[in-house]
Amino acid sequence: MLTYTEENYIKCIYALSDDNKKEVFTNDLAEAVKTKPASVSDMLKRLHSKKLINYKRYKGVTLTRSGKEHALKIIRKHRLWEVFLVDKLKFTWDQVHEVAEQLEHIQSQLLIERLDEFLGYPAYDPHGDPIPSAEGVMKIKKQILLSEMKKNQSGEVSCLKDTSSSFLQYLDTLGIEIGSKIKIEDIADYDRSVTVILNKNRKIVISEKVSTNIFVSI
Amino acid sequence: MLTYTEENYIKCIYALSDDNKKEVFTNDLAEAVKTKPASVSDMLKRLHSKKLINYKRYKGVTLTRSGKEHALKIIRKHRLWEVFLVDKLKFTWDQVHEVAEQLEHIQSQLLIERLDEFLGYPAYDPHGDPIPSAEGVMKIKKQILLSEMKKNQSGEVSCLKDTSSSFLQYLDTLGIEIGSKIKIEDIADYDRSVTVILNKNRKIVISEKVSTNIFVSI
DNA sequence: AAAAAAATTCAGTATAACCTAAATTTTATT
DNA sequence: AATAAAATTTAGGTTATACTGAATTTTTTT
Repeated sequence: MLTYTEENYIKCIYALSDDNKKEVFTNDLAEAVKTKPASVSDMLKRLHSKKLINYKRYKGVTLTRSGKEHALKIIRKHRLWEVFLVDKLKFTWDQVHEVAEQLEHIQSQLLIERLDEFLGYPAYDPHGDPIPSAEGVMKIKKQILLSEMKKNQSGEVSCLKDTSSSFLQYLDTLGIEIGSKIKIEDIADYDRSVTVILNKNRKIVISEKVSTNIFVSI
Repeated sequence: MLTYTEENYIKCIYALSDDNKKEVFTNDLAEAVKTKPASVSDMLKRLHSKKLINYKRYKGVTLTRSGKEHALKIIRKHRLWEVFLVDKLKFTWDQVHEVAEQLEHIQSQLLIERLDEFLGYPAYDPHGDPIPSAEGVMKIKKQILLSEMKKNQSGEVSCLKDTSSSFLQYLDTLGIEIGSKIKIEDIADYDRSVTVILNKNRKIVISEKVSTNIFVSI
């Protein structure tokens, strides 16, 4: 059984490791869990002794099989709760994160199975991120950045790179949400801004800063 | 902001004090929070310094106004989550408690307001206990023990004194639940067992041990 | 290869929550 | 009122978590 803090570390290591493909370094982890590198070193020793991470001093860490299983369970819970908050309790994108951070630590197998069923076994959370199955498998859609799309190409907004409140709120004002249909009408050479037909009925212009933070499934 | 443990102490003090009408003593509290009296003394000093309890050494404690407000908020959250688990996720009576104990500590005003709305502003939890409003007010029904009812008297099962798993499961086999209609057909002098008409269509016999653990609203 | 910079660890401190054992206070009994 | 019993608190110590600042190790740059 992991403590609240141990779970947060495991989750952050998974997130920073890009699905456990790269080592994660102490300083980056310290920033992610909002603590000091010295505290991280303490914790890494503990996680190592619990066989959750592969750890050689100064060499960065990766998750063991057991560690990755834990990480995926936490992510599963986090994302299911986000679906619940948005679909059932009418939370907006930018309100869910803080609460889901707490709910993801509730310990109950039955609860999460029943919640999954109650929500209709969703495959993606409100940000478009895939929800791992109970066995730790995620469905991944083929997706590219909006900024990488070509003229006349179509797709559907599937996921966001930047999930800050300010970005989410700005997308709201543009009328863009997960699932929005998109077709590229034009790309300006001058500033790489993109003219887009949204849901087949509205024309909007998107700056490069925005287009590099939206993933589209094609 | 209270810690997880402080919240548990406050909740237990409220429960043991009978709506803050009696002092609560260290040994009883130690048993309730499953720790030693010495640890309770430590904690009482902390709660006193945070102005949550009225505390004079050796004299037992009561909650201050602030302490009682905290207690009612926790109880409100606990009972709303119980309604959610039973009504929406199909938990049985005996499965809800452990999970609600965790969920009651989630910190989010918005979450609990929205949950209340989503559940249709319930006044009672699945055990029949009243749910405090956001302002800390509870609706209380006139209720007596089934064992105190007279022959031919009618009522509705409203609340349980014993909430152990074994009791809840036994009630399930009898077909008794919160809201069941009850009419007393006969009371045996010999062992105080009660013959009851359940929901106007079934006749069952209830032992004294069971009848003294069921509250009925009349 | 030496020096500088970056990353990491070590040593010591703080707080929350708990423990045991001993001392103190209150309550009950003679 | 004195004594015994029960309840409670104090004293002193432990463990988990996470902090700061100093020392060490690794990496990068010259």
